Amino acid sequence: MQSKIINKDALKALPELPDESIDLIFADPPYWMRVNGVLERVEGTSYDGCEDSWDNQFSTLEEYESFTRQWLRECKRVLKKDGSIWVIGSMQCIYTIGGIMQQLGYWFINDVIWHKANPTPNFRGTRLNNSHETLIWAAKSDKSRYTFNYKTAKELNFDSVTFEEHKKGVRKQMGTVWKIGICQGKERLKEESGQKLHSTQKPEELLYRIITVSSMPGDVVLDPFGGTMTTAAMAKKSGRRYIMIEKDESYCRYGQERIDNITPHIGEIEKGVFDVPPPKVKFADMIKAGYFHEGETFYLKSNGETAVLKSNGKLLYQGEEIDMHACAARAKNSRAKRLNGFNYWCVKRNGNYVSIDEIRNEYREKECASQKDD
Amino acid sequence: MQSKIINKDALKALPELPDESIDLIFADPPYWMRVNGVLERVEGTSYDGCEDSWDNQFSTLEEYESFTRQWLRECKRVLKKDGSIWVIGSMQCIYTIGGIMQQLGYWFINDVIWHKANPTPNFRGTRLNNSHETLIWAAKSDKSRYTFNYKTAKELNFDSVTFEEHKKGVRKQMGTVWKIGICQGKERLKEESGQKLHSTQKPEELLYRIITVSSMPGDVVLDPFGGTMTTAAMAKKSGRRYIMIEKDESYCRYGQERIDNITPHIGEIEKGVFDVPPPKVKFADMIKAGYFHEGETFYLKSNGETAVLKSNGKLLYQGEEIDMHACAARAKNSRAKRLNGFNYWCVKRNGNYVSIDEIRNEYREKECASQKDD
DNA sequence: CACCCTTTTGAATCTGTCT
DNA sequence: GAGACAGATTCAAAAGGGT
Repeated sequence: MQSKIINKDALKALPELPDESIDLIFADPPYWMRVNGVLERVEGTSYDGCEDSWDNQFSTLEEYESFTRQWLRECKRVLKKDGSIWVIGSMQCIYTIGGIMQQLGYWFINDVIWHKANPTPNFRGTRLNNSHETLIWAAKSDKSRYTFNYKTAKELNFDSVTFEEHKKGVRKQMGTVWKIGICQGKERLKEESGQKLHSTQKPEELLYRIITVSSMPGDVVLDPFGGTMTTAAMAKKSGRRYIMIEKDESYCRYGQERIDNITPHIGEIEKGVFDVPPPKVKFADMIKAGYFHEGETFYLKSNGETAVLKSNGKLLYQGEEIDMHACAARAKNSRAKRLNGFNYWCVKRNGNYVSIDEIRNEYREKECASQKDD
Repeated sequence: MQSKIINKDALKALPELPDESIDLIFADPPYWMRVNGVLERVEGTSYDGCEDSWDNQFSTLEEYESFTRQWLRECKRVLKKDGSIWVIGSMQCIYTIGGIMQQLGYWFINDVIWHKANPTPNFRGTRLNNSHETLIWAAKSDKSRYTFNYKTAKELNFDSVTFEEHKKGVRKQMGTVWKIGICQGKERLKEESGQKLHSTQKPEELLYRIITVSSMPGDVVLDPFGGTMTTAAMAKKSGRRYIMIEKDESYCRYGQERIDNITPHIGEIEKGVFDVPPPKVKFADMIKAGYFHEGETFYLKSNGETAVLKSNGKLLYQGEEIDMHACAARAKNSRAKRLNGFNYWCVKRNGNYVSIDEIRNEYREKECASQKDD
């Protein structure tokens, strides 16, 4: 499918998309803020938060629920079976949305908190300063094998790893609370008048994370409420395709210009190389190819226990023939039934202990070159 | 109403409580996690999260929705018209709960993120490390004048203010993302065997914040799913009354002992003194009492503009008799129609400029002593 | 008592592929 | 679809023990 902007209402455009054609959806639906009139700052300047007719088009909760159910049902239809969807919302709408998603059979992977580094203060002091928005990340069903670039996410995680630690090679699991600043400055699209074009433009960093963590290059990303086209901009930048739906003609115009100015940069993060699994290797094949010899001794790194290799790839340990992984667990006296043997066993080469994982890497480089290029 | 523990099922006990009798509810319902089998750590130990049969009592989403609707409807009934409710949940349940709350007419004040300082990691790398839970804070209706101790919250806010800054007097609005560690160590209740008593005991700090920020001393706090009685413990500690519902007899027993060991500490935070408004003062009364004199000159702090006091409390400025607050705005050339005149006007006393706000404070101390003790 | 090292543990929708 | 089996996967805090 070709990347494109569709200048139509979401409920008109979605039904025209084919079944199971989309890898990833990002949706930033109308929030239904229920604010009327103008909120005034104490100093007298009015606060231009979100007074779009966009957000106030619903007069009852039932209407909003019905609208939500319609677009979410269409999104489920167009999603590939292993595809996933992100929906962003605030307190006013995300619970209604999430409840309906579960009723429709979406399978939640995570909910993610966008913790705003620089939230708008609460001028009235009538409640807690609203400093986050919520994203729901869901698969099409509980059977989905959704894309999650676990190690890429670790590379991108600066929420629980400082820059200094990251430089030194520290990597930790990415969590569900993301601290990201709101969209402002040069990133924020302005009209000729200097007025901001869109009242809730999302930060590029947010979309960049979402796209690189939950899709692969070439994937098709759909955004049914395109707005300023942040999703398309980040999709193009990271080598994904995009389908953007947006009913406002002027958003489409400004957005197209924005996209045209993007130069793709497809590096390691964008390719997801950290998550491309190395070719699988059968232990028996490595023995056949002469990388290990029947009868040679295997040494356990940590405690010096030894075992003897059999021709079928199993190990002889204390008189028993055991699978290498189970044997590692046994010899290490672990409570686990199995450990990854490649992480524990060594052999002797030229008088030095060498990890069998290193030997597997050699084997991969020499024997699996063709597979790697697939 | 007397503080008490009711050893019954929530759906049995709630209907027996009188209408509009509760100031604050904290509810920690079953999350219905839908966990299957045993999750093992690499070392072979099994992760003991929540295998509670209580959590697994539902077989369909409809059943869970029905249960949720029932207890939430009862909670709304027993809540006073200006009362509010907190509900905690995770991704598996909070959207269902929130959606139903809106259908029942609850009015959302905030949703709050409990950002766990030390979350359970994801052992398998299958998704983002789940590092938060969500709380919904809602009023009984959009007409409610719920309790929110705004300044007390500022005192308690260490999420966006460091301890050093706080010591220097820096106070910032409390936000909706709260970083609090999970309950572990000595705080965690254990059985005689040393086993944890309850699989999901909540940290005291979380309940302490909730209670001090959204209730006042003497208020009645209800917890329909009492568990280890953390809510009661923090309610007693901060001088609130409590009604705890818990069907498990052993939780009630251990919980009662826990509560008995609590000594109330009712200091400034617990009393909410930062939020108790000072007695209202009529400007005309201060003139009558001789704190200001007809015809004396009022000076604007910032730019030296002057006005003259009339006996009715208004100011003569550029030939016009204007209300003191509007006059401050006019004299300061502000875009606002009114400013708080007490923050801007000065008079001369013994040759020095003195803020009229200071004089109001003197007046309060001397003339409103009796009111203050109310 | 301070410091260091080891062990334990926490509301979790926690594997993929081939036979 | 069930079962076998190969192989990949964790972080912070508190307690406890040793020096």
